[in-house]
Amino acid sequence: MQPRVRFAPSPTGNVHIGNIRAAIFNWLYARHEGGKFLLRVEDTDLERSTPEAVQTLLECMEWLGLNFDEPIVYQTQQLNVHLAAAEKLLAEGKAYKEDKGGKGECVIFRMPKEGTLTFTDIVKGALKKKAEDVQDFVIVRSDGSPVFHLANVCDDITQNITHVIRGDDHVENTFKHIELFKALGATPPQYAHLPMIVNNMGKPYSKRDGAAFVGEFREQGYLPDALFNFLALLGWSPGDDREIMTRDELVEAFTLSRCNSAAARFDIKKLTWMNGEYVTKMPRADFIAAVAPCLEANGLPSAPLGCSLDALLDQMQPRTKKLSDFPANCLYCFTEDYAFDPKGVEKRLKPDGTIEILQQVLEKFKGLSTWTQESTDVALHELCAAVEAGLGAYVHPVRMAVSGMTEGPGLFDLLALLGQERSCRRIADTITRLQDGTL
RNA sequence: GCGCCUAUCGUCUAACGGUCAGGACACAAGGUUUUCAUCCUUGGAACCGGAGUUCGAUUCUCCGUAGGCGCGCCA
Repeated sequence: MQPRVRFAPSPTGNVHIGNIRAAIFNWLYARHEGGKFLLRVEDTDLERSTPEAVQTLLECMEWLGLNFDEPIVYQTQQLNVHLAAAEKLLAEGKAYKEDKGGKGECVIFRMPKEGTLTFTDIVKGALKKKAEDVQDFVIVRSDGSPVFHLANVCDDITQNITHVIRGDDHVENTFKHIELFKALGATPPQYAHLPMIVNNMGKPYSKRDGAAFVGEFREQGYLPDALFNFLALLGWSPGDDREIMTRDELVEAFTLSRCNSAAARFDIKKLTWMNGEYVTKMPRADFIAAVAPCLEANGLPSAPLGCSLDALLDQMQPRTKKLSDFPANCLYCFTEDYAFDPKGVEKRLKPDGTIEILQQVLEKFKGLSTWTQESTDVALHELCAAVEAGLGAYVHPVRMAVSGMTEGPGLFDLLALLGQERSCRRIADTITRLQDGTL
């Protein structure tokens, strides 16, 4: 039988990293098996389930490439099915009505009272529980609304779900759900319970621990492929030493049986490393498209001051870990309004003799008839040789003078990007500011 | 409290009972580079504890310890 799996989130306006990880595993399983990946929106919480929240959810899924195969099922639209199921259970004596706590009569599902409840979880193996340890539970509230357990199971039945892949905070519920499936005359699906994602304290990963929602990773300049790849490796591995894997490779390699069952800590540093790997390998056109919103968000022009964007990106793309870091890392290429790194000023511009060095360089640079990476390179080497100084004594102050930073592209690449006029002007300005004491 | 689950370097993980316990991130030290990033080399770093089964346990069983989850007219 063709596997049918589903992602069944509540639309709350944010998609948690743990949830989307479950979605990824469902998607990967469906694609690997050639099955169907379905989306069900569990929107029974009417206050939080707004159209905007659903929209956010859909955007996150699209961003990550989690395409689904059938029309979305909205749980609220299944209300009649849920209630009919409850009536059926009532009629067959598998559920009963009771007034628990004086709130009016609710419908309660009858669980087996003796024996052992068992099921085999694809990742956790054989699980069992004494029937006496699982209580009867409410399936329809006294206000007539169905409870999660009933709605969830009914929807899985109507959607013909064959495999339920979800967080292992649901293992205990599974004993209840299986009985519901059986009582409703349906065959329970296979279950695969995924380990939770936890923070560096070993506690469930929450908003307090940093970026916790898909949208936040997106805003911070993480690439969807990188986040997808990273999340796929949390609680699963291909079994060999591969880590950077394409979508196709992941689909090809994915099996539920290779999921492990211990909680996984979320290590943002490794994600950032992986993101850098993806950024570096990104096609230039994609990188440009991805970086454009970052520039705009910082109020910067879409092209650098004195050179082509492409020339700048030749230098910057390999140095970019997160897209959101890009503007700050080469601010000086987009505006004259950039700050000088205080530590760099102390170390590279304050030492005695720096002004003289910059003056020498300025004279030399002004006189260059051609301005290329090679010509500035030659010029500076000549200067150093003439005064028997190390290249570093000249390179570092000049870098600070033209960029305000201690890091970045090689100095001669940097000078070529900025151009002769701008480079010389910045060096002159820096000399002035050093003389004024305004730096 | 009761029940269930989990346990390999700091982190993510690999290892059909027999391996010098492997890889990656992070970290450290070198090399390359004018800086940063890249790249290369090297290094430190783990089987939670105790019994048992076995010729042999990281691996199987039990106990302990620790952590997580569940025990709602929440989902």
